[in-house]
Amino acid sequence: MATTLTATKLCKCLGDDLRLSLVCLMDVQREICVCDLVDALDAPQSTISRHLAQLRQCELVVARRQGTWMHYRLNPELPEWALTVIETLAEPARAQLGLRTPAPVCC
Amino acid sequence: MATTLTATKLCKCLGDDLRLSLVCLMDVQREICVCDLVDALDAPQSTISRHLAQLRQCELVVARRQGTWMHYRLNPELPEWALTVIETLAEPARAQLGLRTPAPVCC
DNA sequence: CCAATATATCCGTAATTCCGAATATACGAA
DNA sequence: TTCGTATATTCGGAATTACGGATATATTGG
Repeated sequence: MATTLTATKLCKCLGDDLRLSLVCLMDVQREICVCDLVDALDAPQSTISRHLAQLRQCELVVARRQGTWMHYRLNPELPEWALTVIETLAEPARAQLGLRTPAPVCC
Repeated sequence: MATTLTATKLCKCLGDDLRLSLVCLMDVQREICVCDLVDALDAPQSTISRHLAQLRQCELVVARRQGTWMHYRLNPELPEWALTVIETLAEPARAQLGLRTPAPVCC
């Protein structure tokens, strides 16, 4: 059930520490797989997966399966404005959330 | 209790149709008073006021009293990135929310 | 001081969102 | 087929947020 991305929806997605972290990580790494995300954010796998599902449903991110792994990245067809918002938030978010760019562990 | 504006907090504020509308209206009109906001968004006054309080507490907006009226506007000391986000969202938000620039009624 | 207007806050309730353990599913390898 | 790994989904309960009528507060004018 793909719904259009609205400004409100985008903000709702980004208005949560965990989801914002996910999006930030995907913004630096072009692609990142779930295990790395779980590892980087150390939250239970089910929690990460649930939030990823939400981001997917808002069409903020897309997933690519490679064997057992799922690789996530920002939706390349994101509207201009959405991408601008994400890029603008990336830095302050990184600072706020204490994100260090994680070295790819698996894959 | 003034707290610092974080990326997450900004997004939480903007992740609600009514609050996003309020912010958009303040983005075009330099200043706008509560009665105009109530009028433009037709929601109960208590609802508008509650959301305004939330925006104030996040330091997204500031209020100036003039007699019985309260004039709201975007906090002029907003960090660069926050302002950029707001300006970037303004157009798509306006479209999404069906906001027409309201003619000042009172004041 | 009193009335009227504009706005803010309270408060009980409804709605939404979030959590994480448990479970299900998908895939590759043996 | 069966096992092991990676990921997704389910589900019940906790926590947060939203709502709006009622009420409180602030200010101006008389």
